[in-house]
Amino acid sequence: MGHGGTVLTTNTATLSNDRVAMRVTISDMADALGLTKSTVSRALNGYPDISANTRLRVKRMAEKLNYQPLSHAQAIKTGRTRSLGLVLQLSDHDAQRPFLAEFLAGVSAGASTQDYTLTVASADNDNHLIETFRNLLRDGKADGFILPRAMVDDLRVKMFRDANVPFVLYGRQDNDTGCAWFDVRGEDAMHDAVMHLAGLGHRRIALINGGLIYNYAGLRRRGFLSGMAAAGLTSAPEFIVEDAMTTDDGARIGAQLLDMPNRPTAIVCAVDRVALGVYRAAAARGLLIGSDLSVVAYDGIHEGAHAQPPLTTFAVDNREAGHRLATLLIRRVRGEPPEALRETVAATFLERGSTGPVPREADQ
Amino acid sequence: MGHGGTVLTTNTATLSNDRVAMRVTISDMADALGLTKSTVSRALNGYPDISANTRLRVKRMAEKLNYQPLSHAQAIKTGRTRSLGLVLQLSDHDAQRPFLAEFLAGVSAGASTQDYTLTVASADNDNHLIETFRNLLRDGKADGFILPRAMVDDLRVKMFRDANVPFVLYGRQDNDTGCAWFDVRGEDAMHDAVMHLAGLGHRRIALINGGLIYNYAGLRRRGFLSGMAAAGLTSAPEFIVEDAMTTDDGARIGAQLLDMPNRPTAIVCAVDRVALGVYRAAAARGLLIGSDLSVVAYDGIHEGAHAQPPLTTFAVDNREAGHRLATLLIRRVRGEPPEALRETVAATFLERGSTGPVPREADQ
DNA sequence: GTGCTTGCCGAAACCGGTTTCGGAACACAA
DNA sequence: TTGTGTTCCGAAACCGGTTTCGGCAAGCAC
Repeated sequence: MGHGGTVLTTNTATLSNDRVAMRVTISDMADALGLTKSTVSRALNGYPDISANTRLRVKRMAEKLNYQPLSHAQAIKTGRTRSLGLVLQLSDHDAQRPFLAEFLAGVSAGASTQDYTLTVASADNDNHLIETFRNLLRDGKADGFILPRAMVDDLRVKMFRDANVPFVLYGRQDNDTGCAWFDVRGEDAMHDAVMHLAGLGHRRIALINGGLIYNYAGLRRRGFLSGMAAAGLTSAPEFIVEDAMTTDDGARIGAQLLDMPNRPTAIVCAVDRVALGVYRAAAARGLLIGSDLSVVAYDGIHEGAHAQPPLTTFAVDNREAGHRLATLLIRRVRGEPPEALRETVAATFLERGSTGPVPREADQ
Repeated sequence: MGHGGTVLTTNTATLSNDRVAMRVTISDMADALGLTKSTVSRALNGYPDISANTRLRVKRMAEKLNYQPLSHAQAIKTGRTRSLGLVLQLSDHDAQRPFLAEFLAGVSAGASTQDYTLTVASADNDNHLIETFRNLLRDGKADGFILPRAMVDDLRVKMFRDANVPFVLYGRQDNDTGCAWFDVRGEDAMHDAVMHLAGLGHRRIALINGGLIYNYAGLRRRGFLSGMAAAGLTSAPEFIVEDAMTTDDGARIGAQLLDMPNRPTAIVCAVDRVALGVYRAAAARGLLIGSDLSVVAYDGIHEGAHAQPPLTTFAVDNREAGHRLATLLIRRVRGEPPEALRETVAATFLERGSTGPVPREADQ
């Protein structure tokens, strides 16, 4: 019998006749080929004791019947579910919020190209985080994890390194043993931001750096400093402020910087939202962004493009990042060594309206 | 043998000794109890042919050993994975972005209380959407789906209703057969918004409604109209503008309304972001929000609280919504009829700075 | 004591895969 | 011809559960 009567629903707009279109199993494959299911299985999994000829026949038939092994059926023997794990940490304030949709879309798209799926969980504190990871692992809900927002002192990395669980970071890590990652080179962006401003004649350039618990902050500070050095400028310590994450932080610190006797003519922000706070501080002081004060930031959030003036920034493609992270993690799960799984890309500079030549009166 | 040598890692901070802490299986349970695994299984699943006594023993032992059946092992027989599906539609512009983190946190939290997990996928167009749903179903990656953003003419509802796949809507549906849902009563919010404004003396009240493809738009319009009626006011047709979703839309339509010869003294926006656009239009015309022009909106986005003046709005708790949706879907998956699974809650009114008494000169 | 339920559990098949093991078929050398 | 490898596949066990089926023992009526 088998699927003699099954109507092809492949290209209709419906989901199925009854609940789920009758799946084709490995036994169906075996029957159709006149082989046993063990042979079919080994053929598909690349065992060497299968002749090239039958391997080809099997693969063709799989194509034809659109056979796809049931991941949780294989999981019961292999332990792997073809599923990637992602745990959202709510303690992240609203930091990752705007990125999330794009990022998730990228991850799930990357996963699905290799027939993996994405399992999402959330945790609101560190204890809950550990428990969540453990449950997902124990129940085989994830073969490995994507760890967004690499931190300087990252509990997750410690755990997974010890437990030998596959993972990949969004961000980097100083102690890099066992770490695979994808990251955008924020340090290069900060460097280039300074060079851009210096090219416009700015000499008094300040940095408002991001959250110090995150690994990126150190990198971006170094990038800023190397840019200053490359431009032949000295950076006053009071012109470097750390640990700003929100628009309110930006407004507060921006005010502080702009009220200095010898205020900066340009401010580099490690985070777009902070730059929008600087906008507020500038507006409150009657300073025109783009002429009285130049601002360059980093992230490429939507609001930046609609600010007045539009924010000059280094944009990050979070969709792409998610996509790369997914494929890296899959390779990691399949056994590639972490050292081979490290990628970084440059951010894209978007020159918009918030930067301009240094104002006359501030010129030297 | 068994687990004699297993170290209890339960309350240490590590994940496990080697990869995954040795799971306790149903056979371990059977051995420990002197029963067969079939008995253990039936005891846990509430079969009537197990004595109350043994059922209790089994459950106690499960508690003691922290036994939790492997979901994908049961899935191979039962077809259910204890996993909820959520497909993000990217065509939704950036509409759902700010909500997403909170929403996901709620869903996954709700799911995990019942030992369910959340599988997230994404699709960028309708064809891809159908294919994504079908793959998830075919491979048993989800037992049912949460459908965010109910639309007036909702393809997903049609498909799942026909295919008899469990689903639950975030939002409602006119043709409600087979539909379970959770929703916030936006219509009541619009009604109350009008009443609030009318109480402040406003008579010329406009509505900028949201995206017409979504089901909520009709509801909110009706709520606005019923509020106007209840306040004894008549609503001029030119004071009702539909289909605004973005801040830019708000700025454009706001300008249009404010340039009318007999402009509205208050504007109700179905969406917070649109209200922020109205802020821009008002600022460009030198109108002070909260005195020259009152604005009430809906959603409770973060930016609204930080706008100048802070936006008066009806806040939606998306985390809670996600949580409720998850539990509703689980009940649906377990067989409860959809009609019994419908919940709505009220939005919370946040009176902030964007509303005030009608200005004198506009008074009648 | 016999017969018939009823309550309760074990035995075994099953789900859809993977993996080990053994042996048939063939080639080749002695 | 026999012996010795290879090559390649089938048979069967297994993974961790669920579910059907059958039967033992106790209870009850007669």
